[in-house]
Amino acid sequence: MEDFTERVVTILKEVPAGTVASYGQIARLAGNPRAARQVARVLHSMSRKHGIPWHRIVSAKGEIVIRNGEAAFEQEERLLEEGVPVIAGKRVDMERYKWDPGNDELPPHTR
DNA sequence: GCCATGGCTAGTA
DNA sequence: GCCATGGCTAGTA
Repeated sequence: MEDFTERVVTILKEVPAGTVASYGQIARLAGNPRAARQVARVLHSMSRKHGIPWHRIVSAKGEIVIRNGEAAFEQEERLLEEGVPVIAGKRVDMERYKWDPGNDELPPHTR
């Protein structure tokens, strides 16, 4: 596994339950702001084997953008279980639930 | 070649 | 809705 991918995997694992992050946000944290699609690629192909919390990643707009309908539904379910509301079955309020790496401790739904 | 993006704009209401 | 974007897995030979 290459450097960049390694960092992406590490960062993905750090996204706390009860929050979400965007593809671009992970790419930026991993050092390449333009590599959002890489994050998608990593999630698609490596989530299973690496135990990545794939359901906590949404688009910059807060939308569930996964293509597969069944997986999209599973993502919604998992988010709901963690206390993250999914509006109209599609969108998370990023204002409130977006992961703030400097503020890991308290889950948004408790603030 | 693949991938689960993002950001900006034109065009509508 | 359009289009520029980039690192590289999984699976085969």
